[in-house]
Amino acid sequence: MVRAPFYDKNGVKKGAWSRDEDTRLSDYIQKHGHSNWRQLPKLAGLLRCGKSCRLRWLNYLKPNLKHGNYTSEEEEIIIKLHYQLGNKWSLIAEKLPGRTDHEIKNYWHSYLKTCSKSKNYKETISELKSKPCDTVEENDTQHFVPPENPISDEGKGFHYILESSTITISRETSVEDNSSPASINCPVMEEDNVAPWLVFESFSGDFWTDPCTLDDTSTTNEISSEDIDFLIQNFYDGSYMF
DNA sequence: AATGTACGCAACCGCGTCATA
DNA sequence: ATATGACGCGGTTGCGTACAT
Repeated sequence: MVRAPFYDKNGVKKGAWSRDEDTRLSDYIQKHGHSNWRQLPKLAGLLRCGKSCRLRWLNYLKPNLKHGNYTSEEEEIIIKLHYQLGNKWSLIAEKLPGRTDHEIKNYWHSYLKTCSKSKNYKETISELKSKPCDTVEENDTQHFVPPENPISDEGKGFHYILESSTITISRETSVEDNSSPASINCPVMEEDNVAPWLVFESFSGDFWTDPCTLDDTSTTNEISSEDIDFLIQNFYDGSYMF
């Protein structure tokens, strides 16, 4: 299930941890703490890098960690927080005692696979496709689900990201910058891999997150409350989730 | 029973952020 | 103000197991 142990060219061990290594690491940290991860493996008598030790401790050896089955409450919290925060796994983990960002991230990726295959998901995608975003250039036309509470970008508009792509909705009515045109940028979405909602974040400018900016704009800032209700209803009615 | 495929867990990697010299 | 090192986070990958054919 895990990578087979091996040594890199510097003699640093990689791959699965043995029981003996776990014991050494736990014993050392419980006695001395972990004030310096870089020095820790040397001091603990491990042939690992500090990064690897840190990961092992935080995700598996640290006391009071929960592993395995998620309760329905935990699932609900994860879904809601992901909806609000995006892929901020560490922030989500803060709200789930005993769970780590790493585990939650894994859970979410599994969850995405499940929900992307669900009948309801596909029906919703189909519905979305019947509501094209008509200002987008051909080939770039895709559809999105606006979060219930999009984050305002200092009055300039709102940002949405579909996993690795960005949607920007600017408002002509912006107080600070009412000269900028309203625009919507609809990214390509791989519907089998990505949940069609979420994740707000400022535009970072690289290939994957570059929005396809549009000049024309008269229709772009009009996402009706009915649309939002429709989308949220379809994604949060619970019938497809678990 | 053998083989192929999908899933899930655990580890690694790259990069951003922060502290310090 | 800048350079450097350490840490932390998020994304990706490897591989064992479970399930399907």
